Amino acid sequence: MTIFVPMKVIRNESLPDSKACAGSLRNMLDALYVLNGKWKLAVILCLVQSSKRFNEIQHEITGISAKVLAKELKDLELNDFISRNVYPTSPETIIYESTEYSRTLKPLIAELSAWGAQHREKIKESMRKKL
Amino acid sequence: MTIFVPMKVIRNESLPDSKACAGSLRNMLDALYVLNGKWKLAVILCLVQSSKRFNEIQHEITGISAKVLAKELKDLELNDFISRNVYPTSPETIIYESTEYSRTLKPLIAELSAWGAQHREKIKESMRKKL
DNA sequence: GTTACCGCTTTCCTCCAGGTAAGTTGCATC
DNA sequence: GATGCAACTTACCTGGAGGAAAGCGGTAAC
Repeated sequence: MTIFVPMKVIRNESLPDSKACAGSLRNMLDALYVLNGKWKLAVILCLVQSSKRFNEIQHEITGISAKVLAKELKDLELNDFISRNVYPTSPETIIYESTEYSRTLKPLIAELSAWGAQHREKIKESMRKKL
Repeated sequence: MTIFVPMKVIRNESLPDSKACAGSLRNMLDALYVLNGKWKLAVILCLVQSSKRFNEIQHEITGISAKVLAKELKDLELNDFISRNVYPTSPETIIYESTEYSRTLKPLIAELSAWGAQHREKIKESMRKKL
């Protein structure tokens, strides 16, 4: 099979799918901008499953430090992904809870998780072949 | 509405959904590990749309530098997300192309892009309210 | 009154993703 | 033979993400 490759590729800015591509590209970059960092989605997932306290979250997400978790929680609250509820028990009980809006991320999280699972399988497979 | 919050929350390790949660958490973290960085998914999206040359990619993904793009491309090739094809024209033509495997990311990319679009709308909305 | 827990905060430090700018190699065109 | 492009590479630098560890203010149990 021979493939002819033109010497000069004309940059066709007006291609319709080029515009569509640029659009979804921008959308993706916007999404990645809010969901940046190692832990943001993990915290959201954790709280979408059920409301929790600080220590419980830290315990569940192995590896996250108190400092980082505190920062992420503040950030997520500012962006309306979670709410921080203080109950007047003694001592005060603080429960973090996912908002309606964070639940719009459910399909994305499901997709990510599914892909991650399948990817791990693929890696394991390729490891076996190498041995 | 009064909510009674128990003073001590017993950490129930044996809850079934706690395990399921830990599972999808791990899956997600695995996925995020391979897809890390600002540009990886953007490059994949770009190449899933159509095969392209180095300069075309750099032109389409505004803001990415030659150095970073080169690094990402190497990385993505190593992980079997794209292939680098050299055609013996003169001078050589190099075309990057998405692999079968990278196309397994299509639903994820679609989800991300859709969410990003909807998120931008939400932000614009809340901006209008503030003014 | 001392010890422990909860929900953080503070300090300090390290690492590296990623940006800038300039250089390089091999053609090819003028 | 000078200029230019394509595809990178190299060298240098910086911000900020994120880790480790200790501290802190209030409460409460012993």
